[in-house]
Amino acid sequence: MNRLTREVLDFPCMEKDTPQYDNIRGHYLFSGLEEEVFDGLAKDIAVESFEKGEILFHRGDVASDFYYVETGQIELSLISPDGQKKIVEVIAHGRTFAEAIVFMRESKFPVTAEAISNSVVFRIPNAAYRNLLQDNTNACMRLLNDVCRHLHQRVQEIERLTVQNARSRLASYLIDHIVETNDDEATVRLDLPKHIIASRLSVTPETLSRLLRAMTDDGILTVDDRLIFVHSLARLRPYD
Amino acid sequence: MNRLTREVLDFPCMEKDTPQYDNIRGHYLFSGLEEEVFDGLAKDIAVESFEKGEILFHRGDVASDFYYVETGQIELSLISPDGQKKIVEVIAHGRTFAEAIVFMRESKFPVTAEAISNSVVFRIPNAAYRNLLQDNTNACMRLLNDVCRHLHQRVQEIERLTVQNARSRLASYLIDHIVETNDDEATVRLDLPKHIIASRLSVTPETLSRLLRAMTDDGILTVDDRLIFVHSLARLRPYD
DNA sequence: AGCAGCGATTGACACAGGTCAATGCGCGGG
DNA sequence: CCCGCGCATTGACCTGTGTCAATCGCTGCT
Repeated sequence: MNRLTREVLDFPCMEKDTPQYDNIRGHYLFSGLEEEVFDGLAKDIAVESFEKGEILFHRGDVASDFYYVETGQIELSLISPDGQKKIVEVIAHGRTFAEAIVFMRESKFPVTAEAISNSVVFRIPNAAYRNLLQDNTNACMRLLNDVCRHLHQRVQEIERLTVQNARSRLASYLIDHIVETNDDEATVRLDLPKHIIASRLSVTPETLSRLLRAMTDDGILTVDDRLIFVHSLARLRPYD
Repeated sequence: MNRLTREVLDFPCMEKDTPQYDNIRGHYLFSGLEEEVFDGLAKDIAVESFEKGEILFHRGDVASDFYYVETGQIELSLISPDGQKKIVEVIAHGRTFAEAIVFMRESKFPVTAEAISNSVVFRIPNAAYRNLLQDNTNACMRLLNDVCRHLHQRVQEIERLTVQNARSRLASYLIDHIVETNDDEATVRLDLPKHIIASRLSVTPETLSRLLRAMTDDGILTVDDRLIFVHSLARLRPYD
């Protein structure tokens, strides 16, 4: 455990005028709030650290808080009765998650959250945030916009899972993760371990490996560890 | 086109003190509104009829309104480039749809809407509803709750598509549509044509047919046209 | 240096579910 | 009454993707 983590564990509540404070303050779910309103909320925000592999919460747990990721990466997953896991999303620095159940009656987490690298998160009590929205339509609208965007993403995910095959889903993923593009070529950086990417795409690691192999053999791309060079977007796109 | 349809086409705006007015007034997205506020909104609500097979809007169309279904059934679907269709949901009497994009920046419909039986719908302008939420946190909260529930449903759908197989999905569907249950037995009424159910479950009609056959052969259930008698919920559930 | 362990790759094989095609069946229209 | 059409069923076959198992190569620890 490094020095920073040690510190936050010793001071589990948000402090004003720290870099952390400014970070979350800049998030669009909070940036619209009056300074003193946010300060009031900050008192209730807990800072927590998780080591790689630790579980933040399980699917079905009662949801009384939502989270902001300060450092690290958190995976949100579904687990079937027979132990199969499907990673729905991976949340990295500067993003919130589970904010969508702030307003649910049935306030159970629909997914399990696990740290896939050492992480620091801020835990925001639903009730506190909800109270503060009571007389702030502006913040309400922001949250609505946020949740609707999530919903749209989930619909797109359903589309990928149903009307697209594994190859198409991989193509979409690659195109979404282009770091640099140049005419018909592009560079993609894989920011996650391959087995996690595989699960996000709802395929096995073996299948992902074979797909990349097939695309390499077809001359569409070249794989160099975590870097992928796409030689022909035109030939990749038809599967998008 | 029957007489009722004729009439609503002739009077395309909502009239107070009609059964239609009371119906939509009772919907939870509107029931919380002050009477005069709702009356103001009602002026902007258009009444429209669609014959079976008609399209209300295509995926990608600019979304300036959302809908309430007065009579009939509307299917929401995704269509892949190569023409494959996946029905995401079927909306029947008394429910709204597309209300989730009221607050989206990118206000394009993420799905295509088609009437699968002759239908009457009310079209509510997003802008009008949005204005009215400006100073009504209560209504805001209701919408938030609504959208969050949708989101949760979509997550569950993703779960079904990934960690469950076709047989499990069918079992879930049957259990969700039980009309009467008695100890270990149950009666299920299929409210939709089989090919629509198949698409909702993301299988082909052939597969659905075979699954029902297999379950019949296993003595788990009996199919009598649109009525299904489940003889052993205990043997159906393991796939749930 | 050597070993343990995890992630990635590859091959052989299995199987769920899709595709294609033929047949049956019920219903509405001429 | 019969014809045609859309929905459902059934069979034969195919294929994408999962499963199982072996191997390889890192990385980090002792």
